[in-house]
Amino acid sequence: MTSGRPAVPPTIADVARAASVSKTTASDALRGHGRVSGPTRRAVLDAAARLGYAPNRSARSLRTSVTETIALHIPEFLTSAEYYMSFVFGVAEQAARAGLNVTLLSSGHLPYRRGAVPQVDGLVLCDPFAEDPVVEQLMSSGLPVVTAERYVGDRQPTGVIWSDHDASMTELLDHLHASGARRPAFIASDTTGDWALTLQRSHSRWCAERGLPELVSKVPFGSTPDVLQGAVRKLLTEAPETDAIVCAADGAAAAILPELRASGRQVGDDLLLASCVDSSAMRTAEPPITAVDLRPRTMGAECARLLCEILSGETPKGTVRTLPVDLRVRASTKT
Amino acid sequence: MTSGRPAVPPTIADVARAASVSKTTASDALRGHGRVSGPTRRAVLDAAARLGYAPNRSARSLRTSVTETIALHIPEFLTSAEYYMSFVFGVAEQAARAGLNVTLLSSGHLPYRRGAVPQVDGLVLCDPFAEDPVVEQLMSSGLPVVTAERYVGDRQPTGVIWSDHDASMTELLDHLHASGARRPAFIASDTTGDWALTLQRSHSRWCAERGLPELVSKVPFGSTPDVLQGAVRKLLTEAPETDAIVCAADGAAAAILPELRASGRQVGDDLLLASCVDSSAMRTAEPPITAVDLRPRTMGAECARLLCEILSGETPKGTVRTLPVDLRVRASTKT
DNA sequence: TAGGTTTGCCGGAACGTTCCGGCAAAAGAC
DNA sequence: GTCTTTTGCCGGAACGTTCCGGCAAACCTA
Repeated sequence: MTSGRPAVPPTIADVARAASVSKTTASDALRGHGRVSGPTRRAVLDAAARLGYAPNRSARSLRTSVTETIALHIPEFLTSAEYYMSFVFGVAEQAARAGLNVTLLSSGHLPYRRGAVPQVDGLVLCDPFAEDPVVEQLMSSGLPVVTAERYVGDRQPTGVIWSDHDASMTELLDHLHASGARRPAFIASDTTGDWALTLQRSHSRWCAERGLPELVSKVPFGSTPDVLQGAVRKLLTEAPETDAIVCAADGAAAAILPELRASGRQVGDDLLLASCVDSSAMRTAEPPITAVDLRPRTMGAECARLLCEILSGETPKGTVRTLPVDLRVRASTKT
Repeated sequence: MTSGRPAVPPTIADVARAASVSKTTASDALRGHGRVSGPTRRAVLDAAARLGYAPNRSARSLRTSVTETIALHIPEFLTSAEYYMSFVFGVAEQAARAGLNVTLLSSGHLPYRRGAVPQVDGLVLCDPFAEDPVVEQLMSSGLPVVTAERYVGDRQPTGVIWSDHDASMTELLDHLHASGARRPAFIASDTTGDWALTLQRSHSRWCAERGLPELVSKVPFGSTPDVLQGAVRKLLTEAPETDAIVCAADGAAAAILPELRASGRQVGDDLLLASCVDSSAMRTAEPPITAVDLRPRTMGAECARLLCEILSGETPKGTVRTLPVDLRVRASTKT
């Protein structure tokens, strides 16, 4: 049935026997720990390679209480599939590089039985918000936690990678202004993560600084195109002077294009359009839509990297780093 | 530092002591294995709950050689982010329901050192194709493997969930035909997974049956919009009689919309357009694009479920199941 | 009452690893 | 030459769990 590989994998005892040394010496040679002479070490390494030895992770973890595994939590918003998928790959790649396994968690999981938080060495939380009970539980697990984006809650994560969305929103609005927009509206997301909140504050401040009325329409995060289009229709009727629209949610800007077209506006001409999240939908839209590239893959990788560093002790707990984002200017805001 | 939860979690010995029984009895009571009287069992369960006992997975796995973990492999095509992300959530949810952990693998990982395939009880491979060295290695790991879509290779997976893409492609082409299309072209994907190959064969057969010329343009799977648009331009110049286009790759149909518009064709009118993969881009495109809903989330869940069943022995190895897909007819093919 | 069976519980070994402490032999110091 | 240090290796305990086999006590049967 199981061809090729032997049914029962070799243990370190097998390696030791093959190299005519003790278990201890074999282990030392493999781990590079004790005092082992050159020839002996080579003999052990050779035997291990010949037998195809791979240490039993359970045994190792039982002994050392190190699991070599990190858990990754992603909120379950399939609307941001592209962002999260890239993020996941970033984490996976970086973790693999450090020899760590990645275990998947999602908010879809029922809250864990008390204490039954998966046995891992640390956690990466993607864009956590305080209302999520799973997030809350994970935050208070006592394990090292690195979050992508800041966590708004009393408990502080062990490490944070965040992007300056205030700066990028300001840059975006300035860009719209430079392209002639005088009444930029904001289709906000109603989530309570730091990202969404920062964007709203930033837009609000920007408007205030210029003495402009604050045109905001808040929609649920996972809204369907209908809902978004309805919000836009309402916005354009109530504030027909609107000459630019910024969408928070991933994909929303593309989703409202038909509605804008139907309203007789020329996107990129008498109405500018931009998105706070870049994605393939923004690139392939007609016209292509200016968007903020959040660089999710790098974000994921940096989170994993920071967690590894904290686990190995080379970086102190409480470290906070920023990840620069990129404004991708496209036809939808070029005049 | 770690508030709340005790630094060192309770072991079964602690539970046994608290319930004034032996380790063995405690274990039996918790697992429901040996012969334990009602009162004793209740005492143990109570003590365990009071102490917040959770079994150490490493110890358990060392003893039983069951890891309670499955690995999930996804090919690294970020173009299909939405499909894969849904799939991943499907697997994660179903696995969580069965009390299993999910460990993430991707083709980005370097091939594992011989024998160092992660220690898990089984594998789910999403849309595997034979050229992927990681897939090959996982297939020959001796572990139970369930694949989403059939695996084209000599070795057979332990379980398979697949969709009848031949039938769905035929249905799609028939639908186009019924909507008036007489010269449907196919923008194929150059991947060698079963899905892509089946679609090509299906289109080819359909054309042959009607004595139609086979209009096919093969593009690399992760193609950028430019490449896709170039392919379409070439297609429409060389075969201007084309009156319908079916795109294989996720998102491609939306990506070529601008080019179709630029060519002066009216999508949904004198040119029908459809996609073999549904996604939000299809729903929000203008006009909305007819697409095959592959139901990735259900696919993921079914893969995990089958793997669980095979692991528990309640379903025999070699089981093959099909998952029906849905044709979503939208404006791009309604006449 | 004597024999047999069932019930309820437990001792202790085993899973594969790491690592503490020990101990000869070799090397160095004088 | 003896005394000290270093080197190279090893025995065995420990991590937390499961489960085999054993053994009294309680319960039947007649």
